[in-house]
Amino acid sequence: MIKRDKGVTISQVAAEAGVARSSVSRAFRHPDMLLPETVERIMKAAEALGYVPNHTARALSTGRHGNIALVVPDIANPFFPPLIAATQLEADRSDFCVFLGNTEEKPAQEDKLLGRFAGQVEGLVLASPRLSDERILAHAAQRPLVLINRDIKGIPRVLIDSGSGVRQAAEHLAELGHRKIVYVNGPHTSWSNRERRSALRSAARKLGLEIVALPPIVPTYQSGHRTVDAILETGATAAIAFDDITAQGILAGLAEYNVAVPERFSLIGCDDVLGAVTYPALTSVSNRSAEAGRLAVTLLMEALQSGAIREARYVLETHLVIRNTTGPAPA
Amino acid sequence: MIKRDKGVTISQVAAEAGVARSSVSRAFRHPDMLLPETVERIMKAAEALGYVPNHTARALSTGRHGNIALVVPDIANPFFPPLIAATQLEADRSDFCVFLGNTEEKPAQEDKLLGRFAGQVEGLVLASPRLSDERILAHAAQRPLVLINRDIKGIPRVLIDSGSGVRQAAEHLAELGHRKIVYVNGPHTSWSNRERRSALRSAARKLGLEIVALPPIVPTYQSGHRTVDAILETGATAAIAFDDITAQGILAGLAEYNVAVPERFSLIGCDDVLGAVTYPALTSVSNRSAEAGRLAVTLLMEALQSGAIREARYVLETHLVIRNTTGPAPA
DNA sequence: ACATTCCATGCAACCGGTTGCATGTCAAGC
DNA sequence: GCTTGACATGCAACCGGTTGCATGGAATGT
Repeated sequence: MIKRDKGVTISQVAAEAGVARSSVSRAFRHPDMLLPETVERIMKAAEALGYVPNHTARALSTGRHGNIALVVPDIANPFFPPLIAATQLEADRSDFCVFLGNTEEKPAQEDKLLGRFAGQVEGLVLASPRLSDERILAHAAQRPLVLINRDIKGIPRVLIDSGSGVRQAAEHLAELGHRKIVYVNGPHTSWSNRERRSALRSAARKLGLEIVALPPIVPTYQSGHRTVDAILETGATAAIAFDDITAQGILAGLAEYNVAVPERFSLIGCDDVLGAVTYPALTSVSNRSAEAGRLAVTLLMEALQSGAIREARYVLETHLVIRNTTGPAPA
Repeated sequence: MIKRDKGVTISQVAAEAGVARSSVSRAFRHPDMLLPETVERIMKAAEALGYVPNHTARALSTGRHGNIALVVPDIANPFFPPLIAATQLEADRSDFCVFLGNTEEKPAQEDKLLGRFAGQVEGLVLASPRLSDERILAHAAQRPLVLINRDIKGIPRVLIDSGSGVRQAAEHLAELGHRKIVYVNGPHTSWSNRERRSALRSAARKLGLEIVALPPIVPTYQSGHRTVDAILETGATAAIAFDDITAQGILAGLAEYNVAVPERFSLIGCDDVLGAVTYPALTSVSNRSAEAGRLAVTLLMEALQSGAIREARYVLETHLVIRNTTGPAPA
């Protein structure tokens, strides 16, 4: 059986070192206020007793917890892990801990988690939130909040502009001779989805392409797989999917119908999270999720430093990565 | 510019409701101690002021933070996201928040994060830790800790027994006529790796197979890719890789050498995280990471409830999932 | 030698809740 | 009608730090 140590407090260190509690506190927080020899004596006592400052107590009296929360809709979506890792690494540089919230694409869960985190974080990063503007603004009123892939005025935000990549995708398909293209919508509350769809629509207008948009879906392999019937019914020769995971499901579905890719049908994903691992390797729009995570934390830290929320809107451009799921339109 | 509300405190609610601070506290924590009408009056006042109990203050006086930390070596490794999601979901059922730590496979980072979390969590879950037994025991002495895929006596642990699946893999290869098999080691501090290697060794002995083990590597696509030369030099006809990510890198490397899989070489991964997305679809040993995460949290919550650490060692069996990267040994 | 300034340290209040114990009230019991 | 007990509520200490202000001794100035 393992015995648990109970915490050593500042008072015990003070007694051991023969000073007041405040001096111990200062030895750790503002050593320059004390004589070097006093600091040393206190440190030695602290060391001997194995003293570690109590984070909670400090947070209570200073109001600074040294924590932030990161909320994502779906950890299992490979778009997010690099973003999470980057967020964490950046937070770590400022000695912050990161709470992670996974909302399973559910706005209610998102709201609930935000409430739970509220009391113990200094700031929040919301990645691809599915929550309403109204609720997000309400949370932003409580404490600093930075958005990723959601464009709400007044709230600092980092936007991965998949529009630029999607435009390139449309041009690429047009050059290959495709005339009718399906867009497989993602979640209707997703900013990225709206962005992709409208970029596609406007590019299509310029290029003289016809776009057929399919109803919104939750972006999963299964959902993608299920849309294949609808895609083929349209008679289009190419599709752009909301993301790579959906595209992967579509690819599998097409294979089951023996629709050769790219000979009979071209397919493009978004987020480029699968690298070259599908077969055929998926043509996709690049993502910059790690950069977005890093930048979001930087903005948040700035806000915490300055105490003021600076209106900011950073846009990260993307591009098309051409692989093997796109080819000339069938004759 | 957004204005930040400052918190409403228990004292303000007390004043508003015309009661003592303690009554407000009780109205929230032990409503049965108060007259129903008093509770109602307090609740109404709280509601009106928008009072939310301060998590930090509560944690300070009760010593219960309602937080746990989950530490993983690499979020980007698809083995972990399902585990993380399950952990979180299970923690959520007990109204706990989850800190996430990503250690990038570095023991030092792991140690540092554990220290940072220490003050503000009630318990820890360490998934596939790369830290020394000694350090882990030291952390376990501070507060409840549950291990996943690490077998240290005295600490509750959940082990995914890839041994059972690896044995099946060896049998499968033996049946296909392979006689010499490469094992591509993962991190040498990984319990799973030792488990897989020794399961393979003992199965090989029984089946009369020859095993060649390659030096330990950090399990990434790139590392796998780099081992291909060494694999081919052995003259083996099949390989079992520490995990699917490594296997995926190997698969790519083999393709570059025009080594046909499975015609000229058979390959098996572990953790089954890629589903059928590689080409050819990877034969792999199943994983039960989500179950492991869920179970670990359950154990942790039990420990927190009872206040005692129950020695426990749960083993989850695995099996071989046969797909298309394994075939008869070349003549 | 005395007034002034400076600075290291201590004192005590405070952060926002929680909880053991004291108090006061009211109803039941004798 | 007075004691007893139950019970609702208040008081105040406490959790473990932080920090503005007070204090006192040494260094500086005249």
